[in-house]
Amino acid sequence: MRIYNTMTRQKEEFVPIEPGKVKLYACGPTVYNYFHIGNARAFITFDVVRRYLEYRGYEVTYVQNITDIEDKIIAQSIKEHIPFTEVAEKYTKAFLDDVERLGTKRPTFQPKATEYIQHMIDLIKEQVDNGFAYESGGDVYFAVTKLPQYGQLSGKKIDDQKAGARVEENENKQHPADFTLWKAAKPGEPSWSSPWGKGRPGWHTECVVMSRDLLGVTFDIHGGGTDLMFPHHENELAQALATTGKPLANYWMHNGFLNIEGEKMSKSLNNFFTAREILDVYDAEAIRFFFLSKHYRSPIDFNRELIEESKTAVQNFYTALSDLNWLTINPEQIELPEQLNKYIIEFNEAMDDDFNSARALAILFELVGKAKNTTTALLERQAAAKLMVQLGSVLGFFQNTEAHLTQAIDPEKLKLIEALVQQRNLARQNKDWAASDKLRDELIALGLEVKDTKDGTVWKLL
RNA sequence: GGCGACAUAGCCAAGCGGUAAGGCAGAGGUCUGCAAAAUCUCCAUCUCCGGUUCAAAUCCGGAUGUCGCCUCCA
Repeated sequence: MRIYNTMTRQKEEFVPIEPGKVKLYACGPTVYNYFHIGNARAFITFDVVRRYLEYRGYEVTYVQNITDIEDKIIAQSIKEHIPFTEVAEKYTKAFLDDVERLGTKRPTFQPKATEYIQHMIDLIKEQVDNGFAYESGGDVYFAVTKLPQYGQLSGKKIDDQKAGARVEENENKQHPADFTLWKAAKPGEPSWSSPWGKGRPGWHTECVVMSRDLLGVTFDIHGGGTDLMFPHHENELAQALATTGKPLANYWMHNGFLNIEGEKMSKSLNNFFTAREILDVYDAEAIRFFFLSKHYRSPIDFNRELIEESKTAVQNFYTALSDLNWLTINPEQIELPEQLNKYIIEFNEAMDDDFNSARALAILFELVGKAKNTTTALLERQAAAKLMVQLGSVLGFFQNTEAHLTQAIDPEKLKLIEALVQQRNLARQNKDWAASDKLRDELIALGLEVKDTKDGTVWKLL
């Protein structure tokens, strides 16, 4: 299995620290608002990474942090006139709800920043003691110039930054690129006691202490959105190096950004969509398909037509299952013939190559074709469907097949439909095609698909 | 100013030196009373210009274009 490692800018053979086990950390949300469709991409990306590693037989420990104390949360608490803890609770719950609707598997651990305050203070203290951090005006900063490797991950040199980039002006800092480890509390702000007075930890410290606590000093994979590479991940790495001298993680994975109709998503452009808004309109698997149809590292452009296309594409899976009356079958009794092995091999090859989900989806469609092919034996079709479900599940599809295949239809409508079908059958028997066609139009107007097969008329909701 | 990514059919998208996967949309044949579904068939030489090579979408150089990061951000 090969993974593109941001640290080395190339695909590398994946070798876990401990054979058979993978320790994975991916940055979770700051719970100050509902998360947006771009966040959803990151969650789905690492959900698939995790699922695939498990499918490949690894025991995966997956940690996703929840940042429940941060400047934006404080700002939101002022805006909503409620304590910051209520803001955090409200949006943590929303996060967990939405992420479940997206169909992501619950991480092994979802630690909260506020549960790790003491750990963070300890880590900051360690850095001060080691001479990598300094206290200034109640704040504590990390001195980037003390760490020669600083910039290693993002490929940035401290001195290059000064030329054109805007760097926050702060008299307390020794160097403009120094970042905050501990922030002194202003009156009224939530705070914790520390050797440097009352304040709160900076964001970059929490991932270091949580990962160390739950995964160990160096773990296997650290993931997140590409924008987190700098400064967030760079600053995490710096703190790990400053305290242990060892790298934080062996592989760094970064998912690409999502744009909205070619433009960066932002509130000012009024093209900002929360995941729950999208989930209210589109099926979670259509959204998943949309993301997985492109490689996770590429930028992706979100627009309605593409989601519609994805929706149609996913329907193919379920049409195949529906045609086979999948819910009446016990898949365990279907044996996979050897001819299907090549699809498994191709699927694994695709996913082994830095999680090439777009290629993996193509294999699913080859299986759809086999499952739908009415010119072949039923058992062959069922076997293809079984494999499609198996491999699709690795990508997070088919989590709720029953709901997708069961048509919720209200009894009144059902009666009407059945009556119309009955009338139409009569008309067809009498070869009254005009009446038959008219009745079919009525059925189609009800949102149905109508097929006349050898065994009679079949209909289903679209 | 620094760093980086990308450019493949109407749209989305794989491909990473050996002659263009897949999805959506579209066209035609079979089947059907007609449809639908199914099935068969068709639909690109890879932004441009040079170079390396027996061979390039794939490597190198250049041009053009698009996008991202350097500031909170998935």
